[in-house]
Amino acid sequence: MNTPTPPLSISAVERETGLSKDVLRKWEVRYGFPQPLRDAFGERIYPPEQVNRLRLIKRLMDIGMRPSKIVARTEEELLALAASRHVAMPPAQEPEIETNALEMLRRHDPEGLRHTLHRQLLRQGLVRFVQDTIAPLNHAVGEAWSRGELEVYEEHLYTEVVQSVLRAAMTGINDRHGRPRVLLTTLPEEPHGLGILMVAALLALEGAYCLSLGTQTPLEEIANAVKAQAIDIVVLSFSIIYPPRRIPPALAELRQRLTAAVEVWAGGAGTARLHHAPTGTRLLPTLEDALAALEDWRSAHAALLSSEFSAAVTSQP
Amino acid sequence: MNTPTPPLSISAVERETGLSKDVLRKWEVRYGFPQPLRDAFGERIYPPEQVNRLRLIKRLMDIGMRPSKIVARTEEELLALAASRHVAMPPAQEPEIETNALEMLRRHDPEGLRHTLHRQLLRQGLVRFVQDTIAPLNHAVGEAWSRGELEVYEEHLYTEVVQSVLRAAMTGINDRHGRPRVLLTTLPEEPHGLGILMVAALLALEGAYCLSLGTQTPLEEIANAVKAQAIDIVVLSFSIIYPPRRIPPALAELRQRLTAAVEVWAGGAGTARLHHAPTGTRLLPTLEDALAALEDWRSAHAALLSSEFSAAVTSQP
DNA sequence: TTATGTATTTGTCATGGACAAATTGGTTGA
DNA sequence: TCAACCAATTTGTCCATGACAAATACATAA
Repeated sequence: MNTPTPPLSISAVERETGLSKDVLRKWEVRYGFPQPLRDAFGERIYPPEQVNRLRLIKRLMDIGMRPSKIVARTEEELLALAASRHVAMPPAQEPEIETNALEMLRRHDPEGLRHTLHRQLLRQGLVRFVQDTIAPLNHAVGEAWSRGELEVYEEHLYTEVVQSVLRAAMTGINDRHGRPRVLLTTLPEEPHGLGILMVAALLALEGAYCLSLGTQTPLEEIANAVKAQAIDIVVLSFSIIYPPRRIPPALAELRQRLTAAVEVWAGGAGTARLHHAPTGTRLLPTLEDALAALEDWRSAHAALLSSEFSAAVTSQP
Repeated sequence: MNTPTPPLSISAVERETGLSKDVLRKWEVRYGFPQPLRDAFGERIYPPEQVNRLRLIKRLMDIGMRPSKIVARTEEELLALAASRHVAMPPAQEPEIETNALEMLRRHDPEGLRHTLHRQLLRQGLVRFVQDTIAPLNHAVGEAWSRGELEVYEEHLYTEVVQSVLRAAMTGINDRHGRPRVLLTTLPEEPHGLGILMVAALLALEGAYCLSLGTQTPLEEIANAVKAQAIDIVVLSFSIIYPPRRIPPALAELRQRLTAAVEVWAGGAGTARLHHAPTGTRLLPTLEDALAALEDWRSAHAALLSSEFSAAVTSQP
């Protein structure tokens, strides 16, 4: 059916696996893998099997394994490792909706998934839907993906469906005069935008004004937007694929670029492994934390808000 | 107000400007710019002014200028160049909605923009809205951005608003039994997803089944999805920022990975500058081309579709 | 057990050279 | 005048190797 997959150049492999060229070359020397062939001009070309194995390695590294322990392993060993990570949940405990959704994804039935989710949304209401359905489902999808049970495109599909359901649900509930004014986005290396959508849904429902910039906004532009939009809180989302070591410096840098009055929150699975947030920033490993943080902000600013309000009222003729 | 922006490392500059480390180092040698300072370890650190100038240069390169002509220029010269690109349209000719929308963006009024667009959508209907409002508006926004009149984040904001309006309009019109079955996405280096959304709206309205994988799907995964979803047509979108030289090889590679029965279409502003499509692929520089291509596909497959239909009918007991 | 210090691992950066692919500009012929 | 061709130049990407800070693992003392 398909033409056999052709070998890839080093930059193609960087794109497909997310491993930088430097890393690919270093591993070759240090661990003896990958071992790309060379083309007529001496440049590395990676056969598809090696690219697959690299993908697998990347997945395992994303869940905390170290290169020295896995890069030199055979594909079988890697698969075994990936499988052993999965602690099966008793089927009775795994919510039915979750099993159903994964099943639909595997059966390539995006429309069915959309309908199921939409029905669930109507049943539960937006808050519980986000917290009790989408969040665990995200986790389950991420887990399944890291075990190699889902293709990348199936994950894309999942994202699209959830996004369309959530966006549809959110239309109209965002109050442009709501406070606080929250800016949500991700940094340039983070393409996953589901997290910000979920948080936006929760916060908007609580009366905050949520402004999403989508994904991959440069720091400087975030700072510009904060200034122009009179933002109170910036929420960044980091998925599991974001290099954890880069999160604190990135947060610190953003922190430094903003006035002290603007809060910086970081959420998403990528922040769960972090111990300390840089000073002046706040970690929100779970969605509950986001709501709690909103509470805190409100009580801290209660006096200010009401004085602002009375000022606005008294200034009216 | 803000802490003065700190100098950036080479990888931070790569992230912020989209210029690779290799390119940054080579320009330093070849053109004498940038001229980063060095930190205590001898590593390059780029002052914010140089990063800004690099952004400006990148913009000019995206519209076709060559490094040797611009990299060594002063910021003033660059700004003059950028300004001179703008051939002012007689205000009378520029549709009011366009001026309004740009104005709202500059005034940082996303909600106003959303309302205006939504009203316009109801007035025009989806097809004309996409073709006559969103498409020229996209162009105007892109132009304004390339002249430096819009910030990156303002463009993000624009994208978010248009996306939410289009997605809302599309709910329910996608028929899962429609033909052809169209897969829409972008390649890994292309983050702009508006194009596929616009095409999806048009095609779905014409009765095609549109499956969007969102942005940045690896080639291999596109091939997987095509197989699993019994796709008839793959539509890729390339914005102006995608390196034009990489489009033909990418299309050719995708073409090679799919069976001949699956068509490959490429649309978006990035394809306008291309002369020839690789054999077996089709270029759709404008939205009209997409509709025309759909017509062509339908007439080419008319016989097949009806025989398929009758087969399905007769196979029913 | 918890701290603390040392060793190792690992990603990123630097340098400088090579070259293919793309672009430019000039020349020739219809 | 235009198109097609060729040579010179430009430009991005790749290679090899070495260096080193930061992160992590490990062992030892409190």
